[in-house]
Amino acid sequence: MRIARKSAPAGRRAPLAERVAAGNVLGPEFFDRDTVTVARDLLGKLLVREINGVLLWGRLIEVEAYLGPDDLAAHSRGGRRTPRTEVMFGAAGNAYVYFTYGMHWCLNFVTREEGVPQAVLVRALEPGPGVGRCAGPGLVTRALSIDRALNGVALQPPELYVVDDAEPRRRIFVTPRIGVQGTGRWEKRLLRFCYDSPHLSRKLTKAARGG
DNA sequence: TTGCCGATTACCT
DNA sequence: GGTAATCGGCAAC
Repeated sequence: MRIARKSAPAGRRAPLAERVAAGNVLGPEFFDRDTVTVARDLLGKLLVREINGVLLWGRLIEVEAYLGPDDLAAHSRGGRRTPRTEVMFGAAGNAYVYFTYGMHWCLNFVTREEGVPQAVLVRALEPGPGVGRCAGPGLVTRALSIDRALNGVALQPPELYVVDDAEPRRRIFVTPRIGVQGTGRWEKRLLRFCYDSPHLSRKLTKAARGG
C-alpha cells in the first residue's frame, strides 16, 4: 500500500507513511472490545483522513463512550434500530457518521460485536499540520472533510483510519459527557475521556483536574 | 403527514 | 450568561 502521493506536501509525508507501513493501523480487533476500554485506548492515537492523496490528521484527545441499548443518551437507546442507527448494530471498526442540528456531522467508531450497538464519539483532536480547529465533534468532521459519504465505511486505508504512532501516554481525565442532559443517571456517568489540552472542546473543570 | 428536537457551533450581551 | 441557524430523524397523530 502506498500512502504518500505526488500531491501530498513533502513535509508531512514520510513520517506518517512509515508509521502506517509499520502496520500500526488499528484494525477491527481493536474496536471489538469493551467500549470504555476502546475509548481510553484511543486517546493519543492519530486519526488519519486521506483525500485525493492528501493526508490530513490529528491526535485524538477527547472521546466519549455510548453504551446502547441501556444508555439513554445513545441513539441506540432501548435498542432503537433505524436506518440511522443501523451501522452501530454492525461489526466493530466501522465509522458511524450522523448529521445533527441541521448543520453538523459527528464521527463515531463502532465498537463491540455485531448486534451490540455501541460506539465512541470523536469530540476533539490536536490538529496536524494544515488542519483546522478540531475542538468539538462538528469541527473535527469539518476539518477532516467527513460527512455522510463515510457512514458505515471500515476504518482502514484509504479514506479514514486510526494509527498508533507509539506516542508516550499522557494522563487521562474522566468527566460526564457533553450535551446529554435529561438522560437521568446516564448524564452523570463518567464516559468522557480526554487528555488535558488547549484543543479540548471544553476546558477541564478544577474538579475534573483534581480527580 | 406533522411537529418537535437534537451526542453543536458561533456570536451576542 | 443567552440564543439563532438549519434540517434529518423519529415518534405521534
